[in-house]
Amino acid sequence: MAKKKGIGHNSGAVESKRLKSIIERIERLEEEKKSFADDIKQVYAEAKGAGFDAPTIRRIIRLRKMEPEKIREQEELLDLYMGALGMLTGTPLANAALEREEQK
Amino acid sequence: MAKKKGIGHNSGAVESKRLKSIIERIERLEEEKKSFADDIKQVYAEAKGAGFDAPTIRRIIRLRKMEPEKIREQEELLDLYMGALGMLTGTPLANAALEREEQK
Amino acid sequence: MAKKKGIGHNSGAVESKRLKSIIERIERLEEEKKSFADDIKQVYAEAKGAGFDAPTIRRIIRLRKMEPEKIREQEELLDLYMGALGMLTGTPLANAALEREEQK
Amino acid sequence: MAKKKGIGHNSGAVESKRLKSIIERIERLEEEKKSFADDIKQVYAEAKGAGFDAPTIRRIIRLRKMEPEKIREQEELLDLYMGALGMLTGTPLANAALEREEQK
DNA sequence: ACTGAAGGCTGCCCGC
DNA sequence: GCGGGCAGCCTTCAGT
Repeated sequence: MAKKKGIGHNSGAVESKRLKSIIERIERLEEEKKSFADDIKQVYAEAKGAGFDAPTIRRIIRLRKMEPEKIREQEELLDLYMGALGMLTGTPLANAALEREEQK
Repeated sequence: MAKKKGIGHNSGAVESKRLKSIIERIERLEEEKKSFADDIKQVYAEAKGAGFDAPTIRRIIRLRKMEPEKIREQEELLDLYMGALGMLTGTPLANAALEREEQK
Repeated sequence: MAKKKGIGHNSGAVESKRLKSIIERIERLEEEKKSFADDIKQVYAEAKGAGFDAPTIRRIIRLRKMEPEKIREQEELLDLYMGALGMLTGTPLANAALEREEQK
Repeated sequence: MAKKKGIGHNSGAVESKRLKSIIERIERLEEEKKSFADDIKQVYAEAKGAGFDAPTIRRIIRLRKMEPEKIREQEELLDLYMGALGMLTGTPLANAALEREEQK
């Protein structure tokens, strides 16, 4: 049977209460969530005011969430593909990669 | 002068502390935010389990955030354009709109 | 066996060509895609210039992509839930819905 | 004066044609756009079949779209901030950065 | 079938 | 005040 998505008759009042509760809980939680989102935004604003670069901060936070092993793998794959494409010349990243290869 | 985004020499330690503080605060706040996001997801799951349709719930929450006047305007524009396109036939929304027009 | 994602030794040149081809093809296709995206944006700009409301146009396009039956279902669910929440009063949508209910 | 978004009386037919044209043009363009999106997806599938890592390919394409100078700046800032946070130890990226610093 | 990522769209914010 | 760029939300798709 297909999932009922309507509200069965005779149980209207009950279901209605349930729905109301669900919606109000979500709204409450979204408010809280938004509050933290606003706080975060504020910290970024402060960072910017102090002369820091927001995109870089975001990137660091992303990196800190990842396992070091994962990061390493990704960088290696990137270097490998970049090398295959002849894109490893002149950039710091490139040079570092070239050096690494030489050591192997 | 271009905005400094680097970290001035001789103030390394100070700036470093500041940066560290900023990043840790953001991480803390993001954790909190995620916690609420997870809660929200859970409520949607509960709603689904109870037979409610999540997309419709989302839509209702969106509508409740909007001013009634805004909603009305949007529905009217939609009806107007639909009418101009000859798309107002057979649907409940359409019929209701046609009736409204007649009364004017 | 784990998926190899590196490039096997001794086949470097071949794989390299293959990778290069893949990337260039994607880039070419993305250019084309972007070109159409830009065109679309331009038409919306023109629409706006002619006094039309872009969000409503988007909504109509979305609706035209959907099967009428799907649309009807969604509207019904919305009405049903709104009714359960006591939100069906005073809005055109609401009134139309109420009328529909009465006819059943 | 507020922007008219409705359709002026007495010009209904004309405006209607215009709206219809706009919508149909957008729909046509979106079809084309989707067609290229599908092609792109297919190339990624082929790449995967050949053993390449899609996320890395995406990353390379992103990098190739950016100006080299921009990339360099970003990497430098990242290294700088990472250094300030004491996160530059053990990773290839880190080591390369440390070496660079020493040379200055 | 569901969960997690990628892309597209929308609303916001900054800079012009 | 407007347009462009950026972040969040939502939807779709691949993976399990």
